[in-house]
Amino acid sequence: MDHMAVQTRDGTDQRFWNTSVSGDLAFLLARANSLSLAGANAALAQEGLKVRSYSVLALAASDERPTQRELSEFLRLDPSQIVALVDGLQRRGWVSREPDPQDRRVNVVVATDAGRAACERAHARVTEHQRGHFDMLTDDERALLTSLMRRLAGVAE
Amino acid sequence: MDHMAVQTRDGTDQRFWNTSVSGDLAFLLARANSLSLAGANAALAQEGLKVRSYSVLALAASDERPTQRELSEFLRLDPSQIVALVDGLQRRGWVSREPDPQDRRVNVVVATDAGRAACERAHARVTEHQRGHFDMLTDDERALLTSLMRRLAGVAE
DNA sequence: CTAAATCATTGAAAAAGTCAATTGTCGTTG
DNA sequence: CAACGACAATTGACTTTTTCAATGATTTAG
Repeated sequence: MDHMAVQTRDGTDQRFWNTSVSGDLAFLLARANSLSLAGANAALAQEGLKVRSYSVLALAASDERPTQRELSEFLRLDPSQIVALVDGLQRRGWVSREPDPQDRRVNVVVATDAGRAACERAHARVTEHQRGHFDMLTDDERALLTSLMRRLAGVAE
Repeated sequence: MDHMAVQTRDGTDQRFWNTSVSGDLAFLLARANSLSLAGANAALAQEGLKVRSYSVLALAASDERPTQRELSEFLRLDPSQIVALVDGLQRRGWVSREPDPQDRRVNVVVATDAGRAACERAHARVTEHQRGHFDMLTDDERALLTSLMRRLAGVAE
């Protein structure tokens, strides 16, 4: 789990926040992401998932019927990694590969009922666990941050 | 009968941004960080650095005289990774390990003159790149985002 | 003085990322 | 139709990154 023996009087790492990195948006982004990712992975571990596999499962549980190629592009992962992730989820009976009758090269990855249930449990866990991470912000701040992040993340408006 | 949602071979991942992930701050954070990281690494590659090694170099070039242990905690990296990073920088003559006379177990990592020069060049490169990356935001938005990110990154106020 | 704890280091194992080659299928063109 | 190039999924090889346990040197506590 997380060990946080960091606070203490003079704050060991407090003094590093005065260096050039602390004003660096990319560095802050990296650190915030690292914390968020660690928390999410810890929460998802209870359901036997990680952020990667959860992302695939969540997309498979949507109505969008993603192909593996689309998952690869959207998640910015190598196609071979999608194979491994889908294999793992399929082994647990959470997703299935549906051949597309219109193009038999492609597999559509769809969540099973068990997969949807697992996805909901995982979603509950991850939102619960990250409430603690993001509730230092007010609702307004969070909404604003989300909109800013959408632009940085390259979401088409 | 036949749904025509599948032939979006051009707009590709557009439709996935309507799924639950798009409202997920952690997911947006991961995506934004991934883009920012890739850009920063590309910029730093011109100086033979990556974000990891640049972070170590920048901290070594500060006045804070970090120990390897402190670098490990602040950068959230395993101590063994710090060893490898410092090895690499030391091999190029950019940092040196100074034994602490008060505690001979610890090494203080300090930048050499050449290291400081390299750090400045790298800093120029990375800020130049980030100007391009973050200029989709106004100055106000960027300042606001930085302040929000500082809180998310766990910077003590 | 002894015992426990800490720092840097090493090495090994697991996970993640990259890349080229293969197979089956599609679309097009001669 | 048959052949060709393009594409989706898969496999395998390979490199890098991450994670963890063990060690030697040193400090701190008892």
